[in-house]
Amino acid sequence: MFTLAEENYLKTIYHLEKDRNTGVSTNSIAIKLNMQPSSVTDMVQKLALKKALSYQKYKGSSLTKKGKLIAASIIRKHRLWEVFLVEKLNFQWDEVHVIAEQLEHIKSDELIKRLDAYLDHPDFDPHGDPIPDINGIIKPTEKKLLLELEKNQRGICVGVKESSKHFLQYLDTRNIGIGTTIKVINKEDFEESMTIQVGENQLYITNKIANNLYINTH
Amino acid sequence: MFTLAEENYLKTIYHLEKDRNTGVSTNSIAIKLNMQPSSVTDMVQKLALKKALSYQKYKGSSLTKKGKLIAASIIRKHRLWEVFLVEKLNFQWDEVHVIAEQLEHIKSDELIKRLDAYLDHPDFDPHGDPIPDINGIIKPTEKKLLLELEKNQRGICVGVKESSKHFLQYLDTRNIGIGTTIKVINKEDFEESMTIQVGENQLYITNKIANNLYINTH
DNA sequence: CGTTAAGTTTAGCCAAGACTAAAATTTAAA
DNA sequence: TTTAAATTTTAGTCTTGGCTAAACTTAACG
Repeated sequence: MFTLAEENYLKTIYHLEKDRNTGVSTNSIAIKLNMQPSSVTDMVQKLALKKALSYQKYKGSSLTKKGKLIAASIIRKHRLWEVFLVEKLNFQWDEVHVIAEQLEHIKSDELIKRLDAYLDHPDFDPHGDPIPDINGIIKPTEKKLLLELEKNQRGICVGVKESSKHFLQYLDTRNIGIGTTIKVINKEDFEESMTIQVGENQLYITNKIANNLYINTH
Repeated sequence: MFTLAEENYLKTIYHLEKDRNTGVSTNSIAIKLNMQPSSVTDMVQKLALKKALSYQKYKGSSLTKKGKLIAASIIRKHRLWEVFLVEKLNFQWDEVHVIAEQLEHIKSDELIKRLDAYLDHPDFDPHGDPIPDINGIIKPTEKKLLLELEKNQRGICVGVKESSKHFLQYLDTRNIGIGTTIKVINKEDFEESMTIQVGENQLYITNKIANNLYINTH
């Protein structure tokens, strides 16, 4: 069994490992968790003993199959609870993350099984992130960054890369959400900003925004 | 702010204080929490410093207004989650306690506010126990033990005194639940056992059962 | 290719919350 | 009312999961 602290480490390492495909550095974990590197060293050594990750001094950490499964199950729980909070309790999508960070540690397989069924087996959370299945498998989805679309291409917003409260609220005020159809009207290649069509309105967005919206062009 | 361990102490002391109206003994807390008395002494001294209870060496502990409010809010959360688990996720009433013991510590006033509304502001949990309101107030209800009913009296089952898994499962197999109408057919005053009518069937029950069922005779 | 900077680990410390063993107090019994 | 038993507290220890400071590796630059 894993403690709350251990679960948080595993989840963090899982997310870090997804991007870079090398071992995850002690420092990067420390930064994500807002902790001192020395604390991280202690914990990854402990997790290595528990066979949740492999670790070599000065070489970073990498989750084992076991560690990945645990991390994926926590992420599964997190995202299912987020769906519950938004769909059933009518929270806004920018309010649910903090609460889900607590709920994800509730231990009951039966609870999650029933919650999943109650929510009708959702595939994505309210931010468009995929929900791992019970075996930790995430269905691969074809999605591009809005940035990558060409002039006159259109697609449906299926997710956000960064889900900070500020960014989500920015999107809300512009009426952009999961499922919104977006069309590229014009692209300034130099600075990578663009003008897009959202519903009736045309909207100028910076490269920072375009770089954080996932679009499915099918 | 109170830690998980502190919250569990406050909840336990609240329940103990409800019955006996003297200060709660260190030993009784230790027994309820399955801990050593010395651990309890440490903690109640800490809780006294935090003004959640008043404590005098060798004299036991008694919750302050502040302590009572916190305890009641945890019990409120516990019971609301139990309603959720039974009503929405279709758990049996004997399966929900352990899960609710975890959920009761999730910290978010907004979450509980919305959960309460989502469940349509229930007054009782699935075992018939009253749900404290947001100010920690529990509506007084008139209910008797089945044991206290006379021959030919009838009433509605509104709760159970003890809610062990075994007892709840016993009731399930006899089709007795919250809302069930029960009529006393015969009473053996000597041993305090009785024959009762439940739906179509007559049923012989021991004094142990009759002493653990709450009935509203109106 | 050596020196310095950045990253990492070790060693030692701390608080929370549990424990055991022993001392102190209260209660109950003789 | 004195003594024995039960309860409670104190003192000291342990584990978890943090921390700082110092030592050690690795990487990177001139």
